[in-house]
Amino acid sequence: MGRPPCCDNGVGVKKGPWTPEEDIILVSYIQQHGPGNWRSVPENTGLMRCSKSCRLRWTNYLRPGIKRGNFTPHEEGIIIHLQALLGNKWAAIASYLPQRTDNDIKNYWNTHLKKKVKRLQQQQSHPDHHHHHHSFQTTTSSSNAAAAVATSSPNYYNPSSSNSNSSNHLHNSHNLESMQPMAPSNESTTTIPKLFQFQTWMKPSPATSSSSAAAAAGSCYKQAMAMQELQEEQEPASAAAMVSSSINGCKDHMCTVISDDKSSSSEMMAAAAMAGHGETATTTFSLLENWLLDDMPGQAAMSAAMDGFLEISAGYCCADPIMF
DNA sequence: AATTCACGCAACCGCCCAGGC
DNA sequence: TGCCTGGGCGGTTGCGTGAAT
Repeated sequence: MGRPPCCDNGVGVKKGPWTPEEDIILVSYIQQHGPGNWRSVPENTGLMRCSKSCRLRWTNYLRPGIKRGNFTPHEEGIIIHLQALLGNKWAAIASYLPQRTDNDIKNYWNTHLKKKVKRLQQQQSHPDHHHHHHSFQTTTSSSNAAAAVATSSPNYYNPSSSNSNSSNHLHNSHNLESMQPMAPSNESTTTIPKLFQFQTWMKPSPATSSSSAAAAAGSCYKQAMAMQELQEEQEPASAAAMVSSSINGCKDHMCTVISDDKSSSSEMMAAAAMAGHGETATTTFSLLENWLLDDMPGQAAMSAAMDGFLEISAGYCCADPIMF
């Protein structure tokens, strides 16, 4: 007999989709207190949500640095391969894709990749009936094949190793040794609390275009400030690696708001100016501008960091035609 | 134009585990 | 040592949306 759900004892506990107002309350609270001690969140914020719901909303949606949108072929390759190696250990797989949540990966697997792999398996079992497509799918083998390689090659996968976050750890004598879970890294753990000091990460309300633009601009201004501070304090490369996920998330967020709301850049700037501290707004605007134009100092390093990671995975995935 | 169907995704549920007492 | 609690994870559900009929 399992424990009763944490929400059963709550009278009037709200369920269902979160409203922008609830998001703001939650983000504001976490901004002040940091994530953790979820039990106290509904008590202290007045949110009519159970602690689990708050934690899930944060980790799966509100947390900074979450990349939304389509998965790249590289990401697909990573997921397919890690799923073959680790099974449905979505949290472990997500640790290799720090911009994606385990929930996202799980959903993407269930809705896309599972079918894709199944098709490939069918093609493999009936090779005469299908052409050989030149795409990601063609360079990927079935999960069974990947797993077979994984388990037959001691250099490839060492099941005896482990880390604190994941029960499994990948090892590769060539390039996979640099492909380690990123979530528990020192960098991310030191960065995230720092970002919390600055970020107001608000999901824009579709109903209020100008206010959502202002909210987005304000939150991204604060992110830019955090990024600036990090770049001043640390080596650019590590700072870039630290905030890259946050940057991309914010950038996506901004682009979404801009495209959705059709706000002018001046409106965004004005909103950001109101949200931030005036004396540094100009500096940060240029950061923001450059960033939106993909020309920010450090952005290249950030992109390179992520690309490097993906290239590792790509090389890892594509170098051997049997694999990907 | 109305209805049905399929799909994607956010959120919930139930279980497990670790830490505190 | 055993119980309790909070946090985490994987599986599943249900709703919204767009495509198809």
